[in-house]
Amino acid sequence: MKLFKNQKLTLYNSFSKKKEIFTPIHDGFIGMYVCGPTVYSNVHLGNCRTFLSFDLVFRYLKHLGYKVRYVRNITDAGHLENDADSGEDRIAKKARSEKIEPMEVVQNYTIDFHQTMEKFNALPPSIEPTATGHIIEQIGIIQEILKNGFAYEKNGSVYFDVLKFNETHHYGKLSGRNLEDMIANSRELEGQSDKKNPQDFALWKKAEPKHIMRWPSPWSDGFPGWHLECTAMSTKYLGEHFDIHGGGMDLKFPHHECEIAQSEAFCNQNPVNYWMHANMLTLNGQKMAKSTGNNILPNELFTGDNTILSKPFSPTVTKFFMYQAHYRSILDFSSDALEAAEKGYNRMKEAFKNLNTLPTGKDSTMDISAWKQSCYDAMNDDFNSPILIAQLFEAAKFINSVKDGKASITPSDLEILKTAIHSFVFEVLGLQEESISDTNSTKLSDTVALLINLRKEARENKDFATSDKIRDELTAIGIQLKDGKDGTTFSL
RNA sequence: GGCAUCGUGGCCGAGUGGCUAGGCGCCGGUCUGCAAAACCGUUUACUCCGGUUCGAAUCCGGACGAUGCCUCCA
Repeated sequence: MKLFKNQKLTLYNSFSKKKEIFTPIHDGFIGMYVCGPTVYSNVHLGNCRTFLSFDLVFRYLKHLGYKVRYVRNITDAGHLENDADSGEDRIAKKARSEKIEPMEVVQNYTIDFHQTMEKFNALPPSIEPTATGHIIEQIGIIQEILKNGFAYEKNGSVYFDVLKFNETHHYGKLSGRNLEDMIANSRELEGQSDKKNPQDFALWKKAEPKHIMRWPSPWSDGFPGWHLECTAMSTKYLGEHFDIHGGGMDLKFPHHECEIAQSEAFCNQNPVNYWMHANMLTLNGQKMAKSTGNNILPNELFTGDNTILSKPFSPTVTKFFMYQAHYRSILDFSSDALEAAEKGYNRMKEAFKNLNTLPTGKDSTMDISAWKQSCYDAMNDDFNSPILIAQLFEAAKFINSVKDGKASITPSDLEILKTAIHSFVFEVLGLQEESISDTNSTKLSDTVALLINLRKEARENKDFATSDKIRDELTAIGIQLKDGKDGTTFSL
């Protein structure tokens, strides 16, 4: 029996602006497309939040027993820095400044992206297609859109005719924009654009002579428009109509709006049943962005090599911090918030370690089945990870009480509890225990163990001057001793 | 200017028309040679002004403020 038969998942559809009961097109199967990164520089923490939000979605859907095909693209074709007709593409710019091939830029940052997501213990998508690998498919779609009369060719470029499209379809239905308002508000100083209207967007751009990334097409040597690759790749791997399309909030307009228009112009089919948008991670109250420099890279966070935070933070703690906020809320990043998350996470982790040695009794003083269902209720309610984590803290408190003999649990309930915690912590949240056991850390812990023993002897001899000296000087180095009932442990 | 989202206690951050979020911090307790750690307990709230309602922080209207999008962006 698949879990999804019993668990009623609802999710917020940005298209209808409502929470809806989730029903897949094909029972038991889910097609999900998420817009991936443009690989012209290191992925920053804000980018990571979006992918971690959808990793949670992917993991929970799988946990429920669905067979999920998760497609996330890599944008590796150079797109222009602005909407002007001439200009430089980001990847070519980077290639020139670093004196390498554009494809080396792409390779570099694709690898960086993969390594970073792996550190966060994010699952790889089922298919990770690249824009440059699907030029033929993109050209095919342009031809269809031209044939259907929703695009026009001008000087070797092809543009989507938004006004024409809007006569028979609705452009702006995802973002709530109204074309008349957009036209009224676009008082741009018209240059020498090939576009009929400022709202039109490129399906194919003719490459200027200096443009390095270029492909032949019926119209010119050029490159595809940015919005087109997602239409081409989602259609190819998920079909003309699929279940979930996700991406960052900032892609809602124009990117996702244009995707809908392209699909409808191409096959007269609304492509997506459920649109999901993950909200921004901010720093100093502003959106993290590569261009403004208001961002932090994952590695700067893990190593502590940055001016923003007081200390390094592990990928797991960072992820836990992110999941303590709902994916649709803006989350502000700060040292204080991260430290609070770290302390909470460690406390929870310590409590769960006691699961294996927990004494059992004749009855349970907590309703474990109800608790377990409340975890599902949290996730079923639009992937509400903050509530799930709150429930996990309730379990942690209960476990500590059982350990102290102030509460009890039956053997069968303990099994349910263990399994549920394992499922939610490792499978669903994907919080992985980092095991650093290289030889140096072994030597370090042996050395500290030696000092702990010396201190213990001093204490037994009531030589508190010596014992306190050991403790205080270790503290000064950054090693904290923790005296417990069963001896002394330490933490860095 | 247009579109959208949001405004919760010392901080972070959920949620609901009447009933506990949770985490961190503070404070108190247990433990300790003392402390720290750990564990237990506890405290402060819903931007402002109207309206609907028996009752609203939660619904509606307005004001103020914040953020995102309207150009590449997760």
